[in-house]
Amino acid sequence: MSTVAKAVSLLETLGADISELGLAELAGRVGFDKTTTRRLLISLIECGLVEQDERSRCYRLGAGISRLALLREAQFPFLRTATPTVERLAQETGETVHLSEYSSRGLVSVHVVESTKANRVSVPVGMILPLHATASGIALLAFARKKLRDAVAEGPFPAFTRHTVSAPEELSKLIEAARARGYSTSTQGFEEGVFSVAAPILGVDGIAIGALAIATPQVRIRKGDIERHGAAVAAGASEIGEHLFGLLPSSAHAAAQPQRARARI
Amino acid sequence: MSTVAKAVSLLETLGADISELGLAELAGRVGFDKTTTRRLLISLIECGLVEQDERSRCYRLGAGISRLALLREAQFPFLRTATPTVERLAQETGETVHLSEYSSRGLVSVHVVESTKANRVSVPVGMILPLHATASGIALLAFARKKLRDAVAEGPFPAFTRHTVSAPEELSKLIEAARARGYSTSTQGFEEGVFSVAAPILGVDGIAIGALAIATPQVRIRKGDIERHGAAVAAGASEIGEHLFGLLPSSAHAAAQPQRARARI
DNA sequence: AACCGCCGTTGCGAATAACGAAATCAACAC
DNA sequence: GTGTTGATTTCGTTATTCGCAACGGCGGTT
Repeated sequence: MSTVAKAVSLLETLGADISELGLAELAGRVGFDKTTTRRLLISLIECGLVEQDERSRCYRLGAGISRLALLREAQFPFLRTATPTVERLAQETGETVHLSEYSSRGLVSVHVVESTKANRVSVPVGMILPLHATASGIALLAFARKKLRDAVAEGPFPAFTRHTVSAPEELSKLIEAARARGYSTSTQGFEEGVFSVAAPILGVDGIAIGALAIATPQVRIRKGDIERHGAAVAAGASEIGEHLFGLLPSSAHAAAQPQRARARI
Repeated sequence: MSTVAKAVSLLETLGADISELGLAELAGRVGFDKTTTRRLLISLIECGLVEQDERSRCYRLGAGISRLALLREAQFPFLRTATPTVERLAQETGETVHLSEYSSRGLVSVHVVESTKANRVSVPVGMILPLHATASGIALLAFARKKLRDAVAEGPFPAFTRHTVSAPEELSKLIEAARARGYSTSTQGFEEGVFSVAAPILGVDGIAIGALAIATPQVRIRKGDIERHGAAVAAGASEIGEHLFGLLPSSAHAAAQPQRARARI
């Protein structure tokens, strides 16, 4: 295990837990020696990525993390660009809408607007969504590089509910359907009683870089809701893609949305 | 130099530059061997903190960075809490308002609302502000631990303009004045022609964790503006502090703002 | 006031991860 | 085809990191 991987797993652990952590607790969770843990923490503190409470000696994520994220957002304004669309969709549908971005580690949920209804779906920001078990994941896979699809098809299929996809054929069927319709669906694949619809956000080369999804309690689904929500996320997702890539290089051809046609699948 | 420090300096470099960077360029900038740089990058990619463009082979900050920042924000909602106050102040004053948070590496600018006027001060988000040369830095120092003040008083005083503070006595005088008034001022200390007013945002123990500032072109300053802006940032900053720490432990005593009285200086 | 527990600190032999020169490979221009 | 630039791989050496164990210190407890 490389040193940076160790350092990052410390950061992950600090991010995962709600409360601040002491040295021993932290070392125990990540499975490193106390000395090693502390040496890494000191390095991270010097870089500003971790802070230590002077009084309780507990560790937490530092402002350097936020700084790096802000610098990234300045270069690639995914959140700033997508947020208005997410809010609007939440307003229009009255349901929970969430936005996710793909990274090598998985599909991370980056923005969520929860429904105002009492019975609603809640998605924590920063959560990593399994590709095979969520509508967002299926939408992403439908417009991903073949390499990634194959990797997921091979891999294990951790079951989150009794309805989670568990075979490559089943997965591939969902993916094909999503590609044909432009949006994906998932019924209780990740959480009991939750129904989701998602559409991919496409990058310049037609490869999905994220997903936009609507999640509702299954009991609330009425006839026509699926198609209506599907059309909404598809429109929202391509709107986000156009804003993202239309503005940066040349905003002239934004309306033509030529990306989708060029998708290498 | 520790391995994690190297990895972080890679992240910093990727964040600093506008355009994406190739391996050779990146290795040159950080001063590591090409092989070393690449090995670190691969580790970072596996952790999701860096992404590589498939086509151009260029590297950029990854979604994992944003994810960690979102997890941090969930634990300690500094931005979410402070943003409304910043926006309101910008509205009320018509000038550029910016918010910064302290970390071991310095005072980082985390949110900025620029004035709508043509002649205005611009502050890039993610920038690190020098403690001795900015109003925000002085405000922070006035309510910082003695250790930090001493460290800054000793250290070098990089000059950004002809007016930058350059002696410990001068600095200490500014700090004393800021502590007495509750807000600090800086005249062209960091940038020619810019005048700033700032107030500290205090943590539970009365130690400053950040600052709120108004920055205006010096030529626009009229009689009474300084006092007016000073009162505004002081009120805004303590409002932010109360919201941040009033909500978490017990919101009952928020109005009493007992933190300021307990300041250990 | 004495105790206990936990955190931080130090030293050192062993392990291993990082290092960097050089060779290979890929893409592109001419 | 050939030359150039830059990314990637290989491998022996080196230096860093690892982790055990023991010590010192602060805070909270009894």
